[in-house]
Amino acid sequence: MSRSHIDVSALASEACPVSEVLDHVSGKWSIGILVAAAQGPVRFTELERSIKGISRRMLTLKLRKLERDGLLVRTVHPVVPPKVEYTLTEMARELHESLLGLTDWAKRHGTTVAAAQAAYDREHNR
Amino acid sequence: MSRSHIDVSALASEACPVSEVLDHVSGKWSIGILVAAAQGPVRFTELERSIKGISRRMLTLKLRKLERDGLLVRTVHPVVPPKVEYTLTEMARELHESLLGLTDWAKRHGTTVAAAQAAYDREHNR
DNA sequence: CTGGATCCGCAGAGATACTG
DNA sequence: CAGTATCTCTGCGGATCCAG
Repeated sequence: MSRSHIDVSALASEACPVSEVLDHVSGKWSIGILVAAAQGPVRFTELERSIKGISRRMLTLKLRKLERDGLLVRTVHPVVPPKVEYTLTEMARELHESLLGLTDWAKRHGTTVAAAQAAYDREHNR
Repeated sequence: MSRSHIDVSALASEACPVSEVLDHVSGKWSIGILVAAAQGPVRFTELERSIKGISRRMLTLKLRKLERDGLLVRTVHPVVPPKVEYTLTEMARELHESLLGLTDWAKRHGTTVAAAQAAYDREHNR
């Protein structure tokens, strides 16, 4: 079949889980949380401080979402003051590996992208 | 130095291009477009049909964005009716490779994630 | 065929204050 | 320390109409 018959339907629809991965990974913060938690068990406040700019609300929401997706394990230590640690599951660690491919790409082409944007703007705006 | 001093600041802030990659890749449609265009030059209408559910507006916006980022090349053929083709740049093709890692992960763990969500919901809502 | 322009609703995300 | 509860604002994204 010729390349006119590209079938992305399986990608964009429910059939293919690709879009859903991005749903987990997408959003401003999920990736940051994943990467931060990849180093080992992390406490709530550590995350809050590490990920500059995130609000408590967003951190909580994203944490819950990742936990629900089975990417994060939430461990509550029954002590005072409260101590909660978040750890990546094995599955999430694999995801983190794949993510590394993206971060690597970003490092290699970050400046090129910026340049492309500048060029585009120069050509279209003024 | 203990792992208390995780520094994701360089990731969440402007310094690290990781967040920005996700900015390009994130959003409901960018990935789909990238994957669809990876097979070769694609026309606007082909994309519109391939990516089920996308609106014309969104397709245009995302296309512009990807073009601006230097990931897509837009070629206008001066004929009637108009014919425009979109092609991935070399840079984008590399990105597409990395994306494959993600899609692979998704295929391997898609069901597991779904199960985790179901379990989580059972335990919390019911 | 390939868009641009406009209107509008909704979810994501920030700020702030309160609690076990 | 680790959240929860509101309240609000912004921007994404859909629908529709217009145009080269």
